[in-house]
Amino acid sequence: MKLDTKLRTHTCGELTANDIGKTVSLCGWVQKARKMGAITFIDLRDRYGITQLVSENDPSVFTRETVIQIRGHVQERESKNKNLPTGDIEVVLSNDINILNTSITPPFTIEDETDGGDELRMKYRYLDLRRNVVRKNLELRHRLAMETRKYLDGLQFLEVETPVLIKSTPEGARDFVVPSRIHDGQFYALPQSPQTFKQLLMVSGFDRYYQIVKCFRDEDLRADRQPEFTQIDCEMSFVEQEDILQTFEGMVRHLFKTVKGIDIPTLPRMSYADAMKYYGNDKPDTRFKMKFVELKSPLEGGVRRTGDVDLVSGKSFKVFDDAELVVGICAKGAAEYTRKQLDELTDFVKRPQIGATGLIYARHNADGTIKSSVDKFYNEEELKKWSAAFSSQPGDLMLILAGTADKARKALSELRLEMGTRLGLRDKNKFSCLWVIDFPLLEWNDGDPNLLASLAGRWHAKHHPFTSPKPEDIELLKTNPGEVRANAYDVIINGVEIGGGSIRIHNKDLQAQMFEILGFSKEEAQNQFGFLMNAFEFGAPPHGGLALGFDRLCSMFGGSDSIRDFIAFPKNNAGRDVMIDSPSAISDEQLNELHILVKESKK
RNA sequence: GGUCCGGUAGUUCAGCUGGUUAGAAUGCCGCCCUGUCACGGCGGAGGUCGCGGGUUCGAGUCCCGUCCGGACCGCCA
Repeated sequence: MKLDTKLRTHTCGELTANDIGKTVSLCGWVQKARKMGAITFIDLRDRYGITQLVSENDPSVFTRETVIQIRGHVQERESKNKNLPTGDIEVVLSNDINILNTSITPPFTIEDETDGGDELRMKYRYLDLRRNVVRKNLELRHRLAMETRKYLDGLQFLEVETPVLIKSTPEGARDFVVPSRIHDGQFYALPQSPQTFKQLLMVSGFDRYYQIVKCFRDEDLRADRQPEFTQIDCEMSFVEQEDILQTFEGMVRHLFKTVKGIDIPTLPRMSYADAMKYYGNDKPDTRFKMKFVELKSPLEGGVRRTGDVDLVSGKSFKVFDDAELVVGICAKGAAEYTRKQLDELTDFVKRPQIGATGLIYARHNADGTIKSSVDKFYNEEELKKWSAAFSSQPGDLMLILAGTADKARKALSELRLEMGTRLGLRDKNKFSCLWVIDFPLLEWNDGDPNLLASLAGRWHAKHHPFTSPKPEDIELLKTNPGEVRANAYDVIINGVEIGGGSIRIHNKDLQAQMFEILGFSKEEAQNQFGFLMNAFEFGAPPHGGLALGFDRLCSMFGGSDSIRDFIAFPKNNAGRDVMIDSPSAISDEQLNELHILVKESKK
């Protein structure tokens, strides 16, 4: 690291005992000045570190965040600071102090443990970025991008840029749109992903493509969702699902190895069906087990299949008798939970966001007896059967929910994560990765009254409309579309969906059939995706790929739940940039040019 | 579209069932201090309690509305 310039000979993180006696020039920001009578110690900070300066000059120029350039000689410190890489030395200032710029008092302290709240730090993001913590997050992001490029470049992937001003399509998330000035009444859309373009690149013979690329979705935000976000977008030709899984688990392992220094095992694979049955969720957090145990399995078409159980019906407990599914988890060592803690858990599952009507528990006491909240209905012998199903040990707590299969699984999934957190099983420094595979191709939108009538009662693509069905399931497309499995897969790390992809359809007729099932008329399909289907007629190779959420990957590697601290200039909860104050109104002149009429009340 | 939490000094927060002049820490300013590095000591300035309305003898505190921030549900192929 040599940054010799006219203004500085060294950075503030560079000087050590080896440099004692040298005359140096440094540039940086005044972190803090400590006046001790006639002498003053100044911490000078830049991106690389902090170097202590000693001065006998007037200390009043060294106010916080002033930018200075100094000249001085390096000497050994009388009292060393072991917490600082440069702690063995200090720079004695001559009279060459050049004030490059002054600073008013910053609104919060530029320190690791800042006194600034989120809102303020966002408004003054450029100051927040001076802090080590945030800067390190962006350095981590850089490392991940570099290692991604190295890995993919080593496998002959080409990085190709695709356009940002494209065309709006109805499937999927809402599009951000950009009005066209030249074409009155017409709009570009920003890409939700470069999906169709990367498929066209495959038709062009590019074979192995990737791009670290901005994508845009006009949906509500979360801690892990921004309206503009970055994907590692990849596509390969002449591959089957197995090739993609191996290529990209190789990439995930490469990133863990080179960036975190962690060897992770090859990624285990779990079917979507198993993920739902045992974790109630298509993105299970597998850092801990606590798998679902069914006490009463749902009937399939009124039939009980092999392996299904019912340990609860016929004992006059109406909640269980009426339930489609009775399912629970066994929390190791939680039998000592107090009434208050159990009430908290009950309140947790009854929150409107989760929506369970109640929580049944059974304690496996240290003395081997089992005590449940439904002892009125179930005797010791029956509870022993439950215990056997859960493989519970003395000291464990069984938590049981009942209801329709979908709701009970969803609620128990939330409860499982909550118990994982409470029992300390979700260590941010441990990583558990897996593939979830064999997703269903289609989902039935069963006419939710909150949705528009025109959308009700339709199939829609679980992944996206270009996803290929498994060849052995293609016949089912005509008879039982809901049973068709896709050649689609997700990468899950610690319960977070880091990425996903699929083998694509490359046959025009199959693609046309998909659009038909999804409710597109021939004309609509041709209008919106004709370019793709036309391309498929010119020798489209079999292809597939995936995209990884780069921001989420960064926050996962950084041990944070929020992606905002891994984006230099993120948007807030409501999609606003509070620093530049966007979105904002535009002038009537601009609106006129764009042929846009804004409601008077909104101006 | 909905649910929950928050908004008090530059900043982070405390402020009880409504009751005298709204506090602390930190930051800022001044003075003292030659080995500090979370420096220390003494002193000082700093508040429309987000905004609007209501209840009350009296509102930072209770009620209604609204704005802002955060988390979540819906949504995110």
